[in-house]
Amino acid sequence: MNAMTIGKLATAGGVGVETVRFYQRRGLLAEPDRNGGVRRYDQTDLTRLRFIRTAQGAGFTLSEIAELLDLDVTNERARARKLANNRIEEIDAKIDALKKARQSLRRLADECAEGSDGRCPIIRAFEPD
Amino acid sequence: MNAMTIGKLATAGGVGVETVRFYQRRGLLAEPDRNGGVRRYDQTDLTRLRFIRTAQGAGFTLSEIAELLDLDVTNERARARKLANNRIEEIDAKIDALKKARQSLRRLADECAEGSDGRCPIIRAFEPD
DNA sequence: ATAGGTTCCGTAGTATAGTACGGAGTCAAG
DNA sequence: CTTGACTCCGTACTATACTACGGAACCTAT
Repeated sequence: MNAMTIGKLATAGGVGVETVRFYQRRGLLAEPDRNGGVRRYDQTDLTRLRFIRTAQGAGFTLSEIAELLDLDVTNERARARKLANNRIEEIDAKIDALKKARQSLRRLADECAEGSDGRCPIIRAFEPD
Repeated sequence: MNAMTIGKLATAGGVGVETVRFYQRRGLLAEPDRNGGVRRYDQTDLTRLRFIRTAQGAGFTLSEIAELLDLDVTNERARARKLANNRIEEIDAKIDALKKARQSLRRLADECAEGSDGRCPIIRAFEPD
């Protein structure tokens, strides 16, 4: 699966071509030489692209991802650990918040059941008990 | 705690004054009459503001929140239930993704332990095993 | 009653993360 | 060796959610 064009890379990474180019402008992805013709990308680029998406899913901003990529190259453990641990804390908080939100939504869906005859107080469903 | 000014309301809601005004422009919060003087806000406004923030935490956009608030008034259960259930699914997916991300970060933090002498492969820490 | 902090209001700017466009160049199948 | 799809590049535009600014009006504590 070597030597993809930008379109293949984008598809394989689940993004659009313009997004790949945007990441290149941001310095997140390299721009291989176009030896006379069109740029070709390989597995390494795809791995990197997928990393970017996964890290985004973990809540990192593109700037932070740029830093992570840099740390990866320079092998700066202390900083990397710090970023990771910071984010773990934030992720735990976020998971907690989402669980609470889920509760509220469950309550909303249950109490607003079709056929129930009282009010359907959406705002109240989000109030802490 | 009745009859707050916009500043008190904002503080109580954990946002800035400008944010309150922004929500008013978006139609998410009412703008009480300023009877000659300055607008005064009460507990209802605060509850609503807090609802907005909580719903945001649940992943709703301001537009969706506007819709929820509208549904709350018009008591449209079916639609409200649908929104709630949609979001519950998304929340479950998100929680799952965050747990996976947490795993990766844990791995990153562990493998990049100070004193370890190998590489500190940040990208690899995010690769699916 | 006056000084200093708020509020009011419209308009404008910011950050993040893309998404779109258009014309020229390049590639690959028939 | 043509034709249609894809790539290149710079620039511009979009959406979301704020955040800032400035001058006039208002409110409150001394």
